[in-house]
Amino acid sequence: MKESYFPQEIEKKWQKVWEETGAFKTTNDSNKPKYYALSMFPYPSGKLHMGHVRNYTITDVIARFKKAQGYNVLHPMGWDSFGLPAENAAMKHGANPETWTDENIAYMTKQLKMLGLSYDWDREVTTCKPDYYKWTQWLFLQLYKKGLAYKKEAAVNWCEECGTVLANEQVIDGKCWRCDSIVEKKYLSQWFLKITDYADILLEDLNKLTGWGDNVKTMQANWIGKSHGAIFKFKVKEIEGMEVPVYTTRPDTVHGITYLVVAPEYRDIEKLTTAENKSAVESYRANARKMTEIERLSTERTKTGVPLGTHCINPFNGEEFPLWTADYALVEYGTGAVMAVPAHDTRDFDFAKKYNLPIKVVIQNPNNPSECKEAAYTEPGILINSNGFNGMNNEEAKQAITEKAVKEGFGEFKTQYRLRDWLISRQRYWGAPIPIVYCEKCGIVPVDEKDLPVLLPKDVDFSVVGKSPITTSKTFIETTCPHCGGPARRETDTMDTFMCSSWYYLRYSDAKNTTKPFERELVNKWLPVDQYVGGIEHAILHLLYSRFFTKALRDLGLLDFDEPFKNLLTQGMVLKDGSKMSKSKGNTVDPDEIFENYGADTARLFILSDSPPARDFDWSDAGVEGCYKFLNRVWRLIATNAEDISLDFELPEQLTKENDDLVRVVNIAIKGITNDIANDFQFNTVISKYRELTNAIYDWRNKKSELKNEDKLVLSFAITSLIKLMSPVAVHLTEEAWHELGAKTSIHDEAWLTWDENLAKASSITLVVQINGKLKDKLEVDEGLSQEELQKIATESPKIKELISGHEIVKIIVVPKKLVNIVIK
RNA sequence: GCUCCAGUGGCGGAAUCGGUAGACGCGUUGGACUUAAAAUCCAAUUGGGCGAAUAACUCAGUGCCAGUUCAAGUCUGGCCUGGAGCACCA
Repeated sequence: MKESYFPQEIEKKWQKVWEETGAFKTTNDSNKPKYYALSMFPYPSGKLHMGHVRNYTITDVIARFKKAQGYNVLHPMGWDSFGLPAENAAMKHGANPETWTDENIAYMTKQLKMLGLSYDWDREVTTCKPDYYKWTQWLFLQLYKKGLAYKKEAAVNWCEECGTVLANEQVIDGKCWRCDSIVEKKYLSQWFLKITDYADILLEDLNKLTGWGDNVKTMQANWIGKSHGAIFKFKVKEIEGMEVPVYTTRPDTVHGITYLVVAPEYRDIEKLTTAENKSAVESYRANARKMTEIERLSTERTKTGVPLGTHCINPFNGEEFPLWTADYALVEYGTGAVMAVPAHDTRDFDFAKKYNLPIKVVIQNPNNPSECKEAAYTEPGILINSNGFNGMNNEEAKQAITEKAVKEGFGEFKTQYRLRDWLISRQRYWGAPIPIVYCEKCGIVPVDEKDLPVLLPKDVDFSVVGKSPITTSKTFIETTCPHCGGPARRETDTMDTFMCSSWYYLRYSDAKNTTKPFERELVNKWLPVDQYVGGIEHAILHLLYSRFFTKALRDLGLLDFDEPFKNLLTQGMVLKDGSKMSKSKGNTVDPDEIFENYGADTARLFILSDSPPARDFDWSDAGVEGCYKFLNRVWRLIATNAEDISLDFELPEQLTKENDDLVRVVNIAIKGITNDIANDFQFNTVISKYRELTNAIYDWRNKKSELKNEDKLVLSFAITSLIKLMSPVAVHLTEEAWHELGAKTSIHDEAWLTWDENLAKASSITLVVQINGKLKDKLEVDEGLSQEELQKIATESPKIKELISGHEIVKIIVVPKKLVNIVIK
């Protein structure tokens, strides 16, 4: 065996062997239990970055570990390959998005193979290929038939830079998630998916996801934003038969209404405006339209508004109050109108102060029972000035007051969600075309399923500005109506790429199917995903959409489970010098360079070594160097002892009983490493245990000048165990070493190791002796001693004897096998 | 403002149940080997006190302040700081 470790040679060699022998292919028929390990698939942006390396290494180690434990493992990979960067690159370089994407996929595939990832490439999925997007379109049609896909005119988020609309989830702080430019509101007719139909169950089922972190679940719960309240309808005094409904979570404060606000975009606002107020209201609305979302939503800005001139009547007490419009009311939420109770709502209070509107207290503030001058009182309390409800606790009053409104016909209980429907139209080329045609006679007509896929046209001009390149195609737009056969026009919008990524994990179960998106039996066999690994940035977007898709497809009868991802690991970011690696900061590290200089095994080991997977990981060149040295050290250990190691050894019984320390150390390592992986995949401590074991073997070996036969057996046991334990991480090194030692089969086909509980602990116990809870002495004692014996040993230790002499012993606590605490005065 | 997460040496981090705080590594310092360097190996490395130094001893110490307990990094209450998410959502 060579004395030196040459990762570049070894790695290429084994990657080739694994590929040729189909080492990582998964079969559907196996009587082993299934395990589905999945990384979030990448966008083929050009090259892998360290975030990818971290993500895929984590999942790969999990997949290999589970395979060794006897599971039939599905570990696939694919490409989230539709999207704007391809189109932008095409426009910039005059190339074609497809060519650009294919080249990137080819390069990144090569990189993934260099990392030694155990994918079953036969199940590769590429969302921009017709054999995939045919089924994305097919699923859209099923959703459409079920009434879950619909078109409507609405105020939508428009990114001028990207030239397309965006879903709410893709607007971050009023800016586009992709290009960071300011998002505007536009009124457009667009396609939506009715995710709001599932709002309640998406929230409810978060409870089932015990394998998800609370952070992700709370983010989703906040995003869905469920609140309980009531709708009240107020008659307009000046207009016969007209009512303004409001949504409130504080029906208990209804007697304290002193005005009412409608959003500037409120649909009946013109009717509600008197002739005198018309011009003021018009200019206020025009101004609101001009403002960006960011300006409008800024909480620092003082509230503004103008009166409409009309009034409403409060049916609870007959009081009249004026109608205003103000942009702190949002047209998309609730009814677009707010009942204002300045005494008990901070925003209403600010507004009332500014415009001198009355403030009427209806919930008693214990510190200031009848006035409200400084700030709104928003805490619970007892009702006053509320007719028949005076003296009632406000929580009860919510119920009682709404019940009264229901009974008298001017109100109802209402549950409201913050979640809006998912806007899926995009005015871009590089996406799956929405399979819809518009016919003058028949209107909106879905494409016939047998005519799928609706292929992306090739005859497009990517240099056009201000419209989607797809609209330049001469062959695409004009078509015939599937219904009447007459002339019709194709939908030119494509689907949000998140549509494609909302079901890819299902397709892996049956990636080659040409007659349906997946066979029901296979999808039910493999799903749900047992372990999903990816970035926290998808906490809402992709993970919420996928949960919705799964539930919708279950309701369509395509599958029989209701949550797609049983366990979720959100890996932390890869940092360099304390900030996220990014091209703009210039602190990126190119994986290719690491592969070339140190090899993939070093990269894999290092990316797992320093931080637990969920936490951020700080990249350091010294750390890489350290891992490379460690692998060299492991290699030398094996190489220098190769002649004394046999693979088909058997430990004689007396060795397993007679306390050979190294045998114990190995058992401790097997137990510790197995438990660390089982316990939230703590790979950082797994790796520290590799080092401890390696150090222990070196120490043991250095103490022996000559090896007896028995010693050789122990050494063989220790080294082969080390090789197997390290095999999920250092995949190439361990395979090479295994074969160098004479193996004919792969280390990766060997079963995971088990340990002997009796040997997985030290031969003696360190008894800790404390006085008043402070460590005073340590004693080596036998394991089996009774509490009385331990107490005797502790109190008779010379050190302790001296310390307690002259003191009164109050109490002695003995923890078996661990410690004795003597309490003295 | 609301919600969630985190805070431990010079640094990354470790510590099933409340029971030896600082595993393992990085860095640093010293040494061995070498003509020299690289590589490798060995040793020290929380802070303070006493010490020429070593050893021994001793006090303090897991963001802060209280509490529970024989015993708190770990449990409870109240803060502080940092990060993330949401946010005029009525």
